[in-house]
Amino acid sequence: MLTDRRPAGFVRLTVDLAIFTVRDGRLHVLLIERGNSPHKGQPALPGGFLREDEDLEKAALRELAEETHLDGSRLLLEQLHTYADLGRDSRGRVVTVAYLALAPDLPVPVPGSDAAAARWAPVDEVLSSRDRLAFDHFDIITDALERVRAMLETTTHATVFCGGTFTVTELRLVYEAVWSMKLDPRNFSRRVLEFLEPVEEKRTDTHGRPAKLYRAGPTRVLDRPMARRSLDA
Amino acid sequence: MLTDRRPAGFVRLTVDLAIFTVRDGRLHVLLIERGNSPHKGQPALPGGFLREDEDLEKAALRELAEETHLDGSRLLLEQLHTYADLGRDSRGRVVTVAYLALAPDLPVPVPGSDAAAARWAPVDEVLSSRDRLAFDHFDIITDALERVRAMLETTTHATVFCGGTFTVTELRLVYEAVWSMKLDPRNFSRRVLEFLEPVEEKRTDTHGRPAKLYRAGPTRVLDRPMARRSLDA
DNA sequence: AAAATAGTGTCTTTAAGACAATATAAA
DNA sequence: TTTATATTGTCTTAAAGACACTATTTT
Repeated sequence: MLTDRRPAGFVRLTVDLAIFTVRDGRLHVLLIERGNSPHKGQPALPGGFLREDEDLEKAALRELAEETHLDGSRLLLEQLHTYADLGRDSRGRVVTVAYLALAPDLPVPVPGSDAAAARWAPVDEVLSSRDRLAFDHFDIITDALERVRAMLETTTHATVFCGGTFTVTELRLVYEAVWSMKLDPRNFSRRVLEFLEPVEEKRTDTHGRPAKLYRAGPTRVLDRPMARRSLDA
Repeated sequence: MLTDRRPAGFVRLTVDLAIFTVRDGRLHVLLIERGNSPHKGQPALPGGFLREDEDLEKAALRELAEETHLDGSRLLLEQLHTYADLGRDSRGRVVTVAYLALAPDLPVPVPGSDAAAARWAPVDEVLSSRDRLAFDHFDIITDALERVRAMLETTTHATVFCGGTFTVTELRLVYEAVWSMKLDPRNFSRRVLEFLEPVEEKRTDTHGRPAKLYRAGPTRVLDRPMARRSLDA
């Protein structure tokens, strides 16, 4: 509750990050364990206060580096939503600008200064255990997931999850993980080859027939959306 | 680097509104003329500082009521983006959360407390005269327009521009105004009748054959996007 | 040769694109 | 009856859905 004499409009501003990756065919989100009060010991999204000399993107990339020791050039960062509900933070009027990031499969993060731990958590597990997240981070992850799913319909950004080069099957597994559905391999392949470029290499370390490798082409935004329709469901 | 003694993260937070309507077949945005410094006398979006006891939506609706004397129940309000670049406001660190609103054709707004004037301005004219808007409101309007155009592809929210009941032609004129293109009447009609409900009335005050009236059905989000393709272009 | 995985052919179905003719009112 | 606007019919074309078979590698 605010009882002081601050002029209207003064708030404390944080930036929180919902960083997604796909590991072992499942969508994961990066969670830290809070090292400080409030919600000490609870899982939360990485984030922190905006500094005087930073814009939002810079703050987001700084937090990202601090929490994951990852250089931001390989990932995709996008502003998600701003959360300002009264009472969302017990310390007073704290507003957060949430960012969404898509990352290729990364090394396990090393906990940073404000975090007692950091780990990749499967999104479905996180969202099926409502009670445990700090602040309104459950809502942020819910909104972020919805945004990621929509991004895969209208853009080629799913390729960011795969890193530099990848096979069509690997890309399909990304879509299947994010959308939680099985896709028809033939129809999927026909569609994504419209925006992929072949690479003169093959995936050698597999069992069966070696797969061709591709990289993302210049297209970022699709003319028409990717079909999001399950085989089974 | 912190150059004053405020704790990290303290900013002043405003809410700005990009309120759109369609009048005379053209998309308009509500602009005020600033009554106070900085940018006194320049056109700007309506908006103002967040108050202690408000969340963002409440502040947006309050600003809307103050500037237009409109009740918010008939319009659609959606958070657009948060702007926090250094130097965007000469008064210091001011961050704004921009909202987007779609409104039916309204009475001419009455200037409120902070505004010397208020008017509906054609969006194309506003965006072709870069220099004149206060703060980064040119960028906000640009982003808002892009969002409105995308909304019309994936949702039925264009009906909000038309008020309660409307003809298919009136709805088509909305799409044509927002997208700046001509659409095929037959194909457009076939598509939108999928989410409209007929009303037992007709438009009587016209010249030619009276048109059937419709209202928006329960669908808000479209399974597949509206085709956004011009006849001429 | 058996197992594992990658890659392709093609028919059907759905919905958009491109047309122009007919219907119903007021003037 | 002329003018103005609304409404509808249908053929063509583009792309998704639904199939199952062939290809290339390792073991």
